[in-house]
Amino acid sequence: MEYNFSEIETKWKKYWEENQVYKVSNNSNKPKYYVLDMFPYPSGAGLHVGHPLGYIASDIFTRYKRMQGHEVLHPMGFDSFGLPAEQYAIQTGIHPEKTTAENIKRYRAQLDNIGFSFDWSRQVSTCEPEFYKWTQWIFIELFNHWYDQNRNTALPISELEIIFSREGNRHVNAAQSPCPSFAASQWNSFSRKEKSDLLMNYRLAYRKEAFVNWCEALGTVLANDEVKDGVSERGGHPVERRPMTQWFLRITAYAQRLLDDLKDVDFSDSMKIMQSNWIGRSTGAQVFFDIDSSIEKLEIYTTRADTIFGATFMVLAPEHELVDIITTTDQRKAIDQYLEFVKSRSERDRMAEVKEVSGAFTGAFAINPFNQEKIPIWIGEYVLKDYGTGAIMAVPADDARDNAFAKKYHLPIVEIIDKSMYPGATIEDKLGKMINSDFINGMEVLPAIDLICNRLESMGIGKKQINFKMRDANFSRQRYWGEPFPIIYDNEGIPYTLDKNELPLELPALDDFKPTTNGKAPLSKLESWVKLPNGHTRETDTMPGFAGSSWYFLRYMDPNNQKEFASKEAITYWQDVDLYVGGTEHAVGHLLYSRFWHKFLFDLGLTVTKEPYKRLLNQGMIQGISESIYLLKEKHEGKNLFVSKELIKKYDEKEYIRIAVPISYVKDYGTENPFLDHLGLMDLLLFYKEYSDNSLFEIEQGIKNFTEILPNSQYKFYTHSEVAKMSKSQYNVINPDDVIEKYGSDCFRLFEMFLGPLEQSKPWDTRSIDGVGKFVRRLWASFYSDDVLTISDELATDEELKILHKGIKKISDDIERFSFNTCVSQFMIILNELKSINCNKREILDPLVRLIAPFAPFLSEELWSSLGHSESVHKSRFPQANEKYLVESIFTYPICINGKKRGTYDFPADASQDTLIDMTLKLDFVNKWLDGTAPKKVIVVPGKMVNIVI
RNA sequence: GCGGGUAUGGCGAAAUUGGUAGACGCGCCAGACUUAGGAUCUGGUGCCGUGAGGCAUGGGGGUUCGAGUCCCUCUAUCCGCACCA
Repeated sequence: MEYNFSEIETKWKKYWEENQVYKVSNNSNKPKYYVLDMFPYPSGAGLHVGHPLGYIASDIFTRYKRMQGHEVLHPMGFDSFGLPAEQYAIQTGIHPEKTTAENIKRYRAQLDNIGFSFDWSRQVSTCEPEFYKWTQWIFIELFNHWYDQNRNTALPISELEIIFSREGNRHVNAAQSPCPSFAASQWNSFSRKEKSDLLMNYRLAYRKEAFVNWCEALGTVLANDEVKDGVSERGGHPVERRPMTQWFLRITAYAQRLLDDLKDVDFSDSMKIMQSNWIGRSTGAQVFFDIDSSIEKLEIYTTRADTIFGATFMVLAPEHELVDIITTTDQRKAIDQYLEFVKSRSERDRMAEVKEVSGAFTGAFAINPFNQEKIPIWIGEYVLKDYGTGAIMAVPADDARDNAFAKKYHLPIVEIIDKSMYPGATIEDKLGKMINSDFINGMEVLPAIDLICNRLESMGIGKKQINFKMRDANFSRQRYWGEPFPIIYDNEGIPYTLDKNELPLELPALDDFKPTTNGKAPLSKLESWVKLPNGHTRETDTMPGFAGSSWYFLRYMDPNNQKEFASKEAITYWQDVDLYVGGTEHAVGHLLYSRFWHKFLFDLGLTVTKEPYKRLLNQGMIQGISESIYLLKEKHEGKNLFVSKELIKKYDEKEYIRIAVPISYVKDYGTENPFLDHLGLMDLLLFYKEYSDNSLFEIEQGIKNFTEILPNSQYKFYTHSEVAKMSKSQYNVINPDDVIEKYGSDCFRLFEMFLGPLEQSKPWDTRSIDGVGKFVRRLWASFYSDDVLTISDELATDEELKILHKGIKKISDDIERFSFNTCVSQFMIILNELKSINCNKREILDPLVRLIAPFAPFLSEELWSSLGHSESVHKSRFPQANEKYLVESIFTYPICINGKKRGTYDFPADASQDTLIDMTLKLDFVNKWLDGTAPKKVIVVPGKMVNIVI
């Protein structure tokens, strides 16, 4: 019987399904383990070979853990709400609900094809009401809680109201928006509306007007991390700043904990660094300056209070509230002009011109509290409204941007730190002696900062302060395809939440789901839904894509629970994710948000661990090879002229463009000299119909017309080859289904792992898949030859057992450290060794099949049943290495003289160091080298080498 | 600009704590069986040299009996952040 993988795969897929082999129990007495994949967006493009890389790795680990006796939760679901799904729907004109359902079906089929051990009875999909019911539920909880910074936990808003009614807000230390202070008596006399507005400043889900990233083309606002270089991450549309009233989540309340608890999780260093940079904690001081012409105070934030004597001017963000108040009549015109200029510039312009500074003088002066000097107050784009206090004291001597500003507007520069003692030190090093700085002259920077802060504090005009770069998360989208907010506004416009038993608030059917251009959400078009009989109105924004993904891993624990998002028992059993596998692209978005939600739920006693993920593994990207050809922009004798790769150097870069070519047309693609021959060119012309009739090709032999480039001729048209992302537009997408059809799922899985280390990015090249293909066939051939099962029941020899057990040891070690590529190599080595001694003994093959089962689930299942077992191999035990067979009786020691290898010799493995030295010195070739001189030292590294120093 | 990673044959890559560098696979070369093979099997394959031998882990330097591995430095390349006061 030939190895017929498609028959085998169909058979076992059916068996797994019927016998619920991968069903996971919540009531197991086995130790738990939770392996989670980042669930995919079911986009219309389907999966390419890069997507399953992480899934295969996690599946191997899951199967391995199960075979070691753990109850392993390994679920899969779909992140089906949000922009990508809606964009696809808009492009195709079909309702997102329909396309999403279709895409999920397709993804599911593709995933099933690869033989994963997901417990599909636990599938979640974020766009299903049964799921988003709980997303809305958590949102209501966020709305109904505030964050107490004294007790460092979220507490119910109702408790805050009691505090307010008893003592006002003066003693409340909350994570909050700026808010005037009030006494209990005032609170009690406030109207409902006033109370509601004040409480908004404390809620963890709150509404405020803010400058947001508005994307006209997408018709929605975007979170900061959905914007890259001033354009939307998806689609690359321009994004501008616009003030709008939006929902926000107060993630900043958890900033410190999100930072601190990084030390408890096993993420890569770069991942932790990325997160802490994003959180961006800095310690500094808040300082109040008097203003000469106004009773207002100027509040600034600085990390370098010591440099106050070098502050020769102040800069406010253009949007700062004080700008209007302090601007003098003389300067009014200049300021207005500048504000106009700022307004005209998009976020993109601002980002593009980081090096360029600009600003205008308000005419007002601040007073240095220590020496009463007058410091001019400017405004400038380089100071950000949202960071710190939106105002700085500028120290041109030590800050590059302040320096550029000072030079441009001819403002004085006063040196205040003598760094001559520390050559090469930068300002960040905080080294040097203070000069020109009054009472801190001669002090080192660090104590100077302390002293100034203390003085400011005792003068009552400043205090130490910690700042975070991270902003609260914008949670509103003017979009259709998302979770509706469970929020209603009453006649006074006061928002209140739906009752929890009214959830889910289902997304109403809407035919015209396209975004509007007036800043209102598509749902606003549905008046019958928006307006309630009592005159109240619903919130029409929807939640962003990261809402559902912020907590989905908890739902898998108990996905069909109607009463809670997951039962206490389920959460107590599963606790947290032991291993989370996914790409680095979610470093700061999803991972921070979900850590935040998890911590919030922890504060409410609804989760049992501080962190959701114990360990994070980032798989690399699989890139494609992209082949392209050059086309001159200008026609040659009225025809398109394509130019072979090396001849393009004759032309200027502006004269030609590059066109992607499907790699299947290219011979030797991905090598140094990929080319199109007669057939390839023919395919190409058929593919690009617009070029077919009138194209010329410039090759080494001159300009030829297509018919002149004959079959089997020497004429080669070279293409340009590079490694690029797999994408439709590059025609280099490889669909796993095609690979599986040709080579089988087991082979595909083995090959994906064999490609290289999991964390690394690597290009896909199907051609080298033959290696693992051969291995799979050879493994099959050690069971079956000419249709006959040829297994021997003879007892295995020590030599055979040694091969097996060394392999088991190596493979289990490698799985533990996620080195799956070396596992596959090891399988090949074991098989080669067994082949060379013609071993087909049951005693060896039985554990070998179990060893390979996590990697090749179908083949191993088939071979396992060939060995006469009736239960699934995936329910069997992973083999354990027997130490007895790992011990070598003889070691071949390299023998070195002064570190240079001069020969080898076999010594008994149990020889002592002294015996080894003794034996070494008696060897003929050693004596020849020693030539009568006594060695200074003999170094023996047991099991490694012997080195003689002379 | 700041932060982090990576650099090993023609290619993908091994080398767990410093201990015979290049396992395993692709490709290539030779051979066997074949009417034939893009099937299968066997052997070879880092570079220089007929040879003994020498040289090799991006470049330079250091520590060590011994460095791909540790330290310093330079270069290339990829990723992340980017007016954060």
